[in-house]
Amino acid sequence: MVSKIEIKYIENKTNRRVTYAKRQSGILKKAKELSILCDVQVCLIIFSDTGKLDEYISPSTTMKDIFDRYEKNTNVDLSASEYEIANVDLLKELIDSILRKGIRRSSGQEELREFSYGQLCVLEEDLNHSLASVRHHKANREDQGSHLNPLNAVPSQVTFQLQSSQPNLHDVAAGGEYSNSNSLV
Amino acid sequence: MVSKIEIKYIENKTNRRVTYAKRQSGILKKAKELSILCDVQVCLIIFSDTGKLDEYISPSTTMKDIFDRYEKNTNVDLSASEYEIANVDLLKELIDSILRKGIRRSSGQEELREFSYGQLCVLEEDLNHSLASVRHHKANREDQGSHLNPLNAVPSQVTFQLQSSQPNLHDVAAGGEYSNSNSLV
DNA sequence: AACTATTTATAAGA
DNA sequence: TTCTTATAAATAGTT
Repeated sequence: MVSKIEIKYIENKTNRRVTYAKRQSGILKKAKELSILCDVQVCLIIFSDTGKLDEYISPSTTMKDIFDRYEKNTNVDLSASEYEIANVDLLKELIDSILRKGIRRSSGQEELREFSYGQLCVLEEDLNHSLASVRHHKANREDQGSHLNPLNAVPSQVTFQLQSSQPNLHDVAAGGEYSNSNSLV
Repeated sequence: MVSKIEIKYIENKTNRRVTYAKRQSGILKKAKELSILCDVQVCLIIFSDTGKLDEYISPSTTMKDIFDRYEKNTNVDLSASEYEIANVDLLKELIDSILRKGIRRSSGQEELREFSYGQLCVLEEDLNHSLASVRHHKANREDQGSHLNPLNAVPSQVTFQLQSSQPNLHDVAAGGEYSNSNSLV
């Protein structure tokens, strides 16, 4: 009644589904047993052809721990996930939105979306200055040794200041004299 | 000769190692068979108690794909390390700060803001990103010619200034007022 | 979904 | 360790 089957794709959909159901439960059981018997961390993830996710993970750990350990063991960088990229994009959108609002508020113009080439040059220069400034501050912090634990570092006094607008950017930039305004991008 | 064993931790080290070796190869084989028979994506990761990593992954996919799909299916964020989560929080704080400052700008009120070393790191990173972004746009604009939108897009500056109460750190800040260098935050 | 004849996995002994 | 082998467990085909 039972024949030895060849390990190859099961074309028949019904048979394949039945086999999947049986073997899926079998391997999940095996994973669980192995984890208990030998006290090892097991992570088993299966995406069935219907897109369903079946998984087993040792109760002593978390999926995040498994992935972190996996990264450390293999030097494979898994961190740049679509999810994370989406998060970064969202933050960028937010910053863009803030910027646009700021621009509208100070210029009175609606729906400004584009910077001219000259304006971009100015922005680039501003960013360079800002970067230098931040690095300067960072360097000073490092002198104080607080870089050992960056997120708990002793804050120093830094003014975060939003100033009102300068004259038209393109005017200033066009004049080549633009050297004293700060622009947020 | 063979007894049914209870599924519980095997105290005896030798027995445990032998059992691990046998069952590890067994479950890896099962994973492979399941993957082939049913054409499903399987990811099996085992960290043995010696710290060794045993794994199987379906040839039709990659660990990163599995990782991404898992995140999408479960809404569990695996990519963010504690540090990255902290960074995202800092970015959110910064955005909040920008918004608050933007609101207060018109009243001319300026509020001292403290930045930790970690926050400065985030700023630096963001500025680098912004700089890259601006340069990217500049490059595109060069392709199209710089005259494309010179006059009707006239954003004025949403101006941020990074100051420090420590006079030596920053010439601009030393004046207490906005002067000749551009600092973007 | 339940059954059962086989194959497969594996625990314990050599 | 590795090999053997008796037995337990998994499962393919059937109902």
